[in-house]
Amino acid sequence: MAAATELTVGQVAARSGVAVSALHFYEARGLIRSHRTSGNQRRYGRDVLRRVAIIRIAQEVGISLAEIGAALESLPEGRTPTREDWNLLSTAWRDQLDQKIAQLKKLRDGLTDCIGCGCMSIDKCPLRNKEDRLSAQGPGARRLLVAR
Amino acid sequence: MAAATELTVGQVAARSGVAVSALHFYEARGLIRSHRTSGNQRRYGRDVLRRVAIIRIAQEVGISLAEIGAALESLPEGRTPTREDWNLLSTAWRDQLDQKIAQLKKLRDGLTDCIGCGCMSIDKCPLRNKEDRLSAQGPGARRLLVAR
DNA sequence: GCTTGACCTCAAGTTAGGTTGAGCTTGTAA
DNA sequence: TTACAAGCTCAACCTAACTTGAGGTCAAGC
Repeated sequence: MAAATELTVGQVAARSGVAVSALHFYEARGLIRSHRTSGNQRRYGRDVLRRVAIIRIAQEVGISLAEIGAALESLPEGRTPTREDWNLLSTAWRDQLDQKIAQLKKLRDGLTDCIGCGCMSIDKCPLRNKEDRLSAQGPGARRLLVAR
Repeated sequence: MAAATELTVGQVAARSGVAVSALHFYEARGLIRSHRTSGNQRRYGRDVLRRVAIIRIAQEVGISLAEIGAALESLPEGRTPTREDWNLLSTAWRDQLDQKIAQLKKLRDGLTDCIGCGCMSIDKCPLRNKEDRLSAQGPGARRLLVAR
């Protein structure tokens, strides 16, 4: 192919470091878009690279694909993020990351306090009590306890 | 039942805040043990509460059940952790937690640097480059990157 | 002795984020 | 023109950590 602006799925995979199957998957989830050649093959604009990059970064931060999709959708016209948009998205995601870090720190401090105290005594341990409160929030498929 | 030392699965569930089905599950995975009544019902010693507490805490820290199981197994005689054992386990797990926190911090700092820089340019962004390195570590179901 | 609630087992379903494979079509380089 | 790499679709599989359901048993109060 010529060095046109169009990229095949294999090229996007190579340049983004994401497997072809994952790209198919993202497309099925509506996270990226492509158009097809007459032969039904996918062709991507260069902007897809930025989009994929954003997706991967957000994933690393711990954002689910569903949330990432929603965030991208919510942009005016569902456009590929401009610098401005990226500013907003990344700020929001950084804040989530901050929260997650804070949560883990709290957990670590609790753990630190408990080390050596033999405090697994059912009623007094702060870690355990946290646990109890969670379970008291009702039954049903409790999702993962840690920010994700 | 009398106020004996023995607990039914329902009682353990109530006191530990873990669903009965989860207790069955832990038992199938070898994380906890029980003996059976003549009527084939499970009965637990009180130590199971401590064991379950440890399991949940470790899970919160982001340790998988498999790893938790291995850690418990590795204790002499596969016994329920004494204060001493708990000391060791929790210290190790806290260190893992520390690492995870450090990792997230690095990610956050990268994100912070990138906010507003519009740096999603394919070749220069530090976040993106990290990405590349990760994906270069081979295929296969890459596990979640973030502390779960 | 009957009803009710707690238990039992085993199989199948769930969610997330993909991967793998089969079977078939396209595209391109020699 | 012929071969082979790349693409396509769709379904099935994978892991983790459980939950849900079906079908059947046990125990205890009235």
